[in-house]
Amino acid sequence: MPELPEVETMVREVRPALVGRTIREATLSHTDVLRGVTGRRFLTTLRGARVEQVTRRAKHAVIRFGAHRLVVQPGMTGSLQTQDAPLSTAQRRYAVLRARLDDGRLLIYRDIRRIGTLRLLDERGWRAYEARLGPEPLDPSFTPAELGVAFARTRQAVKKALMDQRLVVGVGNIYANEALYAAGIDPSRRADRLDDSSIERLHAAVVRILTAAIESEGSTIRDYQTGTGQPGSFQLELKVYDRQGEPCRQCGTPLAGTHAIDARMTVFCYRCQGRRVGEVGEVMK
DNA sequence: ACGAGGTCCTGCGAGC
DNA sequence: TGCTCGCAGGACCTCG
Repeated sequence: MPELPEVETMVREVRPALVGRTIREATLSHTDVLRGVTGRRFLTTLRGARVEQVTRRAKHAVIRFGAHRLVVQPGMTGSLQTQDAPLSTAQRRYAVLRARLDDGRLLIYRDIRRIGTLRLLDERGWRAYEARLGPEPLDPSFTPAELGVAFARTRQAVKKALMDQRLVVGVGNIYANEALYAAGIDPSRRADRLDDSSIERLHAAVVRILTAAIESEGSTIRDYQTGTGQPGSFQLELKVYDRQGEPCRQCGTPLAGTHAIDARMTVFCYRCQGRRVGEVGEVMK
């Protein structure tokens, strides 16, 4: 599931193939991924557009051309890729957006479950959209103090707060689990009640893990592919995600799994993360 | 204002 | 073996 490292990876990989290129032709297999724009207007705007910039903001890939930005939010199974060769039948099946470039290459947005979204925003729309997003965790200006201020705004469990894109962007379920484990923090603790030392550890863990995951081109659990269609490799370094019931790599205690926080799978170690039994809902093995 | 829970969408694995 | 069912979940929405 593309979080910050996965989106950063695909953006870095498609950028060289896209910048300076003009889109000659574009087609959509489904329009249910579009938000705030009709298929007709979306395709009309893309045709003839010259790509000026390809960047990442939060978990979005942002392709800028002239007055517009194509904002790609890959959701669970989306990825942005460029292709030299014609698409195989299997590739074609999930290629939601196909855009032919002026050098003959193909830009595709591939998405199996289509939880992902495509937006076409003008300058004003983009400013409004971006205003709702929190700070970038890998920006040098992102400090433990800033994280603390963000956390003070919510009474939610720290895991949910960490995934709240208004407080800090880019962290989804995988890296929230990993960062909390690395920092030794109980995921169910209220974000606004963490002490300074915990916030510092969590801040450091988020930065370190996201950076390492980018170096490994992201985590491929099931569907994620990089901008060249390859899997990432950070899944090999995950300590807790998808490991419920398996031994903690630090102390050997079987890792616990629960859906008690925000109905999403939380995996943690009772011993290393100091969880108080029964504080939040039922815990599964 | 905040939090809980439903919704989208498809593939896959568990269970019968 | 073949089917059904529930789960995976990021962001957004409605309801209480």
